[in-house]
Parts: sequence; C-alpha cells; structure tokens
Amino acid sequence: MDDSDQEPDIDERRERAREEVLDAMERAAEIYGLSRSYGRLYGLLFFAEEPMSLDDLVERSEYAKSTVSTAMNSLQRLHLVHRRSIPGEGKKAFYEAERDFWTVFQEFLRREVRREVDTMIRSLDRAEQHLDGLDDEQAQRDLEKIRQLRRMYDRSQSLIDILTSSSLDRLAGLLERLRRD
Amino acid sequence: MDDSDQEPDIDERRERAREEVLDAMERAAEIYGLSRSYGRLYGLLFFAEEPMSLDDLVERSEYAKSTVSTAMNSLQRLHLVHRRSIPGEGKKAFYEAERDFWTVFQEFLRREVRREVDTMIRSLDRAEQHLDGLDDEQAQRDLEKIRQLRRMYDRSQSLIDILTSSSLDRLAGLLERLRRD
DNA sequence: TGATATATTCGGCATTATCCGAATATACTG
DNA sequence: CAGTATATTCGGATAATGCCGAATATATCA
Repeated sequence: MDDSDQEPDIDERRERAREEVLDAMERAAEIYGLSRSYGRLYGLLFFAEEPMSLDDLVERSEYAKSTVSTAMNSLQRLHLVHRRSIPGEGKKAFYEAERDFWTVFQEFLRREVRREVDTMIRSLDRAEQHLDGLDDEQAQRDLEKIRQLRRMYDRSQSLIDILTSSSLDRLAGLLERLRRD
Repeated sequence: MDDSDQEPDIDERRERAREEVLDAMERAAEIYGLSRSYGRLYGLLFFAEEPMSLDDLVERSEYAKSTVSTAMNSLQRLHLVHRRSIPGEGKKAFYEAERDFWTVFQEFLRREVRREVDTMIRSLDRAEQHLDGLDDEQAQRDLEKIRQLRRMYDRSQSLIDILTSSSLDRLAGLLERLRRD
C-alpha cells in the first residue's frame, strides 16, 4: 500500500500549498510590472529540487515552448533565474531560481536604475549648457530647477553605488543601528 | 525692441533645454513601467513656477483632457504630483510636481511594496499550514523553502519600515559611515 | 436650488503586449 | 559533416493599454 492509500490528501495538500504560493508570486510579478506568467514560471523553479529544462517548464506550466523560452530570457536579464548547462546533457539548458531577492534588487539597480540615472544626468548637463549664461529670468529659474534635480541625481548615484556593493546582512546591521539611534 | 529682437535665440535655447529634460523624463517613465505621457506631464509640472490646472496641462501637453485627468490621478497615487485647490478658484484643481524622489520612493514602498509583502507573507503562512505535520519528504522540502522565503520577507518588512521612516539625509549619512567602515 | 464651471467616466479606435504553433537556427554527438 | 535534440525567432490571433471626444457627474456660487 502506497502513500496515497494511507494518507489520501497528502498530494492534494502539497498541491494546495504550492498553488497558494504560485498565486502570490503571480500577483507579485504584476505589482512589479511583469506579466503573471513570469511569476508562475519563477514559482515552479522556486519549488524545484533540481534545475529544470525548458521542456520540464513547458510540461509543468502548460505554456508553449516559445513562451517559456522568451520568459526565461527576460527572467535571466532580471537575474531572477540562472541558466546552467549540465555536462553530458548537450545543448540542453537548465534553469534555477535565484532565491535571494536582495541580489536581484541589486542587479536591477546596477543595470536599469543606474543606466536611467546616467542618461538623466547627461540630459541635465546638456540642458544646463543650453541655458548657461542666458540673460533671462525664466531661463535662470529653469536652470535652478535643473541644478537641484542634478544634485538629487548625484546623491542617488552614490546611494546606488553603496547599495550595490553591500551585502544585505551588512546593510541590515547598519540599519538596525539607525533604528536604535 | 524686445528680448527676441535683441537675442533671438533665447526662447529657442530655453525651449531646447526643457525639451531635453522632458525627453529624459519620458524615458525614465518608461524604465519604471509608466507610459511616456506620464513622464512628459510630470516634466511640465516640474518646470512650472506655479501649480497648473488641468486645462493648463491640456494646453501645454496637447493631450485630451480625459487623458490628462486619468494621468493626474495615477501620478497622484504614486505621489509624483500633488493636487491642490486654490481659494476662490472653485472646484478647479491645481497640480504641482513632487521634486523629492526620495519621498516618492518611500511612498511606493509604503503603498505598493508593503502591500505585496504583506499578502505574500499571508500566503506563505497559509501554505505552511497546509504542509505542517505532513509526513512526506517532498512536503518537508517545500516547507523548508517556504520558511526560508518567509524569513526573507520578514527581513524585508523591517527594512521597509526603517526606510519609510528615515529622511534621505539621515540615511545618506548612515550609508556614508557604512562606506568608510 | 439652478446655473455654471470643472472633473470623471465611458465606448471606441489604434497601438502594443502576450501567447501560440510552425519554421528556422544552433549546438552537440557519432 | 550529417543527424538529432534543443532553442530561438517569426507571423498571426487575442487581449490589454493608451488615447480620444462625447456624455455624465460633481462641486461651487449666485
């Protein structure tokens, strides 16, 4: 007699538990501007004991292979999943979930935010050059606003530099100190 | 003889400078998952000396009033703009840009992220209940993963609490210390 | 309350995003 | 290098979003 005879609802309860978390991950994906399918695919990898292949994911998710393929590429760019190859498995790609969201966030800062900040700063500098030396009240007021924004972006830049080079533990300890102060 | 005779390109240079910044703001909006129009509308407010009415914004942006109206509501929810009424102006609403992105970020943490974290934690707890006491290897492994995630979300929660209650200056000072350590 | 100025909502059209299956490209193996 | 297993790309169907103008709702003031 096997498990399911002995305790007929084990599988169902396990299934329910996972489904609960997968749903939450779909919602989370939505909040951060990703499509729900990404949340579900991430969740499947999150619960996997071993890296999953594209075909594994296709089977479990019931999405088309093309869908899973592009999703994996996006999730990889976001550092939410990692791609590995396994010796002896040929071209086959395997994916696993990154479970430490802090490093995911750090990578987002490094790649997306940092790039936004840099291009904004370049634009602000160009705008400043256009206005510099203009004998015009309106121009002076614009200039002041632009410089203020530029200062804020400078501070953001250093903040990003610090955040992307600190472990979460280090940061958490420091913030703990802040709370007590 | 007026300004434009004396220095014919003042207006154009001012225009160019603003357009440079507005473009950058449209790109930034895109990066953070908003539509470009939001970036432009925010930019118009950013440069305004005084609060602007819906009709002002319609005129300057050349979007339809309905578009501007819904955009203002969204930007308001994100705390990127503030709505004010002006005594003696009746029902008319006036908008101004929030120039401190740190408070914008704080509000986003408070409203969106905090909510995501809370519902995820609730889901994780429900999932844990489903699995608790199950005599099943797979269930135990799932349980361990869920608990690990739960611990991470707990830490996130306190991090959010701290971040949403500290001024940028305070935080920046602290992080400066971190850098030197 | 009625008149007026303003804001919001709604249906529709155009654009974009998602997802699919088929076709193509790519990497590995013998 | 041919053959095979795998991944990616592409065109098309469907759903979602952005934007509009007209219709409706709401707030203020006489």
